[in-house]
Amino acid sequence: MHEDGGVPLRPRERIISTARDLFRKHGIRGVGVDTIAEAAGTNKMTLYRHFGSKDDLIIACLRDVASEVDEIWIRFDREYADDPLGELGAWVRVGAECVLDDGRGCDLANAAVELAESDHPARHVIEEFKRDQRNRLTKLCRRAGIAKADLLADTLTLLLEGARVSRQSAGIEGPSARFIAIGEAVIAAFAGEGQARKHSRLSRSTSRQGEGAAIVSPRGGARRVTVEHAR
Amino acid sequence: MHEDGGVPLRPRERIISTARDLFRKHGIRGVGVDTIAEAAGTNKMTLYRHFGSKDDLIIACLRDVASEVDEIWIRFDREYADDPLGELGAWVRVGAECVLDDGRGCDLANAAVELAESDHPARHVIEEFKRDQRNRLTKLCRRAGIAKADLLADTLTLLLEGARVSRQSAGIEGPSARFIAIGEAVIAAFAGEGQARKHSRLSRSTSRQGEGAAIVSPRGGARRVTVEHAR
DNA sequence: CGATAATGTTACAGACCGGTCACACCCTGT
DNA sequence: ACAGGGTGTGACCGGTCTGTAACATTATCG
Repeated sequence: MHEDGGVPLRPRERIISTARDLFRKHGIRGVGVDTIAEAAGTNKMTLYRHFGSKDDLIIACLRDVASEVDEIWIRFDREYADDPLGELGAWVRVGAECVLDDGRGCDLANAAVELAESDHPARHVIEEFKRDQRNRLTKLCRRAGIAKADLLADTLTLLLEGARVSRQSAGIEGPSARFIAIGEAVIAAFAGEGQARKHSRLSRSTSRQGEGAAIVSPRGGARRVTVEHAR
Repeated sequence: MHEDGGVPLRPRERIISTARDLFRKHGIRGVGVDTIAEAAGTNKMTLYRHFGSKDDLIIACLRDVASEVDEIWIRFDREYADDPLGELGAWVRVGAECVLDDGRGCDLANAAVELAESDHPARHVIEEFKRDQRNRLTKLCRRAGIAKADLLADTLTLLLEGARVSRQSAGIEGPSARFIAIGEAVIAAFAGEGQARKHSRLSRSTSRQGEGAAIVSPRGGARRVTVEHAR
């Protein structure tokens, strides 16, 4: 710790990194500034010289998380520039990694749970982040030629958000374990429905889903499904 | 407050009820026992005579929530005894009500986020509750003749859990607003897939989904959808 | 009524919290 | 060598937290 590739980090970076770690492990309200400063190899005074208050530090941490997620998006948009359906699959897989990871969900969502006060300054960061994620995912779905792009984006968002929170309360063997299979099945269903289907390269998916996907036939290949509408 | 149908509640019940309310509003760590006692019209000493510690009170509150949910299940299982698909639809609608409500998600899930310590005594209650919910929903799906009952149950679980947590971070206009439409579409897709389909009475649904559902045709009636499997 | 249990009141302990002050230190650039 | 900015140290403030002690008061019920 306290350095990044041999280059020793300055107090500010160390504090943010340490705070993110401790907030994640023990919850924002479960760790004090003194503990953070000490764990970061510095002291409370220096912490308060960089961040005027604990709330400021919280906000800085959340922004830090958000910017890391943004970088992933930028990298993905470049790597899958001409394969939006492949990018959608990658989104599911990286989401699944987040679900596993250390089992402590999304830092931003957790912060929203913990900082219940509706006027807490950190809520701006959280809401802006979630709005941004939604827009990005919707645009990706649109680029992938999905007819109901916004509906697929919201479905995937709910599934991932649910997987990450369920992982915390229902354990690693709980419903969140099926996230990949469910996510890929939903994408396939939406991609198959519209008349669009420009690039149907989802087959590039490296998914090892031993688990049969919902609507999708477990034996592979195309298949027809009859659905009755409820009204 | 402090009474239930004219019958004045005893301190113990008042404390639990008040604590549930305040925990929900401000988070478990965001409210102290003194505040709870006073808001319940009693004092800290009486609180500690009924609950040996704050953790004990937390556990009692979570059990109280869990037992209320159980009662809903029991009522539903009776009301929809011969219409499991209808019960599934009702499950979605009551879930949507929970999403709206006050926008503070599931108390049990929130507690899991806030009480990060893996050995916290309340975690037993949370995990048992979530396991129970999963089993109940899976059994209901099976009774409804769904082929992949457990997969539908987990999908719906993730969607609801996601909707409730997303509501807190992305607001009421966020992805959670589509929960009903998505949930009903998923149920329809799963119900349509299997060869079973004993009672296809989902049409009883009172859904006013102005929003077109994913796989389901917006114009109603039966419709065919071709799905390609990804592998 | 009288005994007993449940509840209310006040004060306090001990720990921890976020945040500040004054001052010493050290490193860097000139 | 010097100056100045970033940093470390320890003490401290006022507040809040969980939890307890001792005692007064009120309900309950035979």
